[in-house]
Amino acid sequence: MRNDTQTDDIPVLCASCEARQRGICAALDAAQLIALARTSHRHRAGEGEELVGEAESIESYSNVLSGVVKLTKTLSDGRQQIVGLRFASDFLGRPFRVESKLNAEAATKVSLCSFPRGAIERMMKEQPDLEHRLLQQTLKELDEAREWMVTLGRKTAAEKVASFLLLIARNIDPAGDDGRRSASFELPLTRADIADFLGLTIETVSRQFTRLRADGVIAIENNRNVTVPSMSKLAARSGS
Amino acid sequence: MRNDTQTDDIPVLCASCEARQRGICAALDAAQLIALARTSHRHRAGEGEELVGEAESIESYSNVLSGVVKLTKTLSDGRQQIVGLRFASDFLGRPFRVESKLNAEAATKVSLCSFPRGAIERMMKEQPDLEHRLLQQTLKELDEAREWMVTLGRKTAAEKVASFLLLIARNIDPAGDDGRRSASFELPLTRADIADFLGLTIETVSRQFTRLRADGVIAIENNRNVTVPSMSKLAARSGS
DNA sequence: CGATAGTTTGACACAGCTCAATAGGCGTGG
DNA sequence: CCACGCCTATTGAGCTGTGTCAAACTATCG
Repeated sequence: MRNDTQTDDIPVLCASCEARQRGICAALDAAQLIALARTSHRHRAGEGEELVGEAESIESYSNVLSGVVKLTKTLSDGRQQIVGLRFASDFLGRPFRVESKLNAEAATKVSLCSFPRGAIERMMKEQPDLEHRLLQQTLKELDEAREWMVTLGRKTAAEKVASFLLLIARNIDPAGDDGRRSASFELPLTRADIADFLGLTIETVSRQFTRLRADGVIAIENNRNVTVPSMSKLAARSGS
Repeated sequence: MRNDTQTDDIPVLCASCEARQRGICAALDAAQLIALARTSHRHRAGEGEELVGEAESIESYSNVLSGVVKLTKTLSDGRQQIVGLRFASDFLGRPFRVESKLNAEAATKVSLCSFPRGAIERMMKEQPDLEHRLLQQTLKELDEAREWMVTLGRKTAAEKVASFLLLIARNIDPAGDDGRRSASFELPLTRADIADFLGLTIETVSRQFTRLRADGVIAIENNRNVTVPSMSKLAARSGS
């Protein structure tokens, strides 16, 4: 059982798949990939579509292939908080738990590769590397969650919005790993979503955008297309 | 390689250890426990003592045996946020990373059982169950972090303080798994710590305590000893 | 019993919220 | 292609919860 990351002998679908490169499927060898591909299927979801309901039983896991998925939690009186965003190649699902305690919803058009719960858990037993990969991803999520806790608990509205733009720029901008001076991307979230992510109101988010624009830190076209001429200028506003 | 959780043949130190029951050591068999115990050592730390520095290299992992450890992150201008608390039997450390991105500090007097980085990682390879256990613990931490993100982002000061008291009551109160009507415990954190955990100021925390006391939801003696006559009354104030 | 660190309380300021009105984008149908 | 209506975003005015600053109080420990 070698662990080749070559492209020969693997399912056609997987060959060009980001999850195969950077996601959990990178832990699988050709034979396992073929086995998994048999039970998996690709599908799409539109903006606002619910993927996993709160307190719903989890029957399948997915890889996000494109688009952005938001993970939300809701208080009994309706207040909502986005507790995480999943981008291309990210894994979606809460292993070893029948109940989901959060809601997963497509923030944009999304394409997914889903497989039944059992398939992954079976494969995990015969390929410890897969569990290792899952642990890595979970640790990454935990790091991100803690980073965001600082943003939620200790940053000002202005810093929150800047931090958000940085996060998106780093995850969405087509140009690969950063170090770039400028960036340009389409916002995957509405103002309401951004507010729920930052623990603010729509109005406050909007005002901060306006200010960033007035100060020349960002430019916005059609409410969604953001250009950041200088990433470091933006970073300087993020508190950190 | 059986996975016995019996008490025979295991190191004396481990026999009565909470980590053996509920922590990661539960994944180890007698032989492994003996091997690990050879390189591990128990030690104590006083209130306020730094256990792992931010951006410090990680040379060892620990189990918390008693007391409370706070995990903090600090912004460049000194603003601080507590991103997690570790209680008895919790694992302390960030696997597979040389650098820690957070600071671990004893909130109370603490006793720990520490082992060198290498020992665990070696054992993880020969005992997949250990990695599984670690994944479980990490997932639990992630769930808690996300729960807290809602608290930080969407709850009022009053709800935050109530949520905090609930969290402590559930983790500290000697009486085991809850369902209890009342609780009584010693606060492991100072007002300043509580403020850093809740994203508030000391003064606001204090005012909320005063109000809870005035309303008979809690009683406080000597600033630290809290009694909650009715847990459900407290829960009703936590927002959730 | 005084010193020190932690906590409470008070008065006031301000960041961010609420409510309300306006403006802009976009799809539909004439 | 324009006109309409809907939905989202922006802007404004005023309010309020939480932060700030300062002073008084209280435990704890030498």
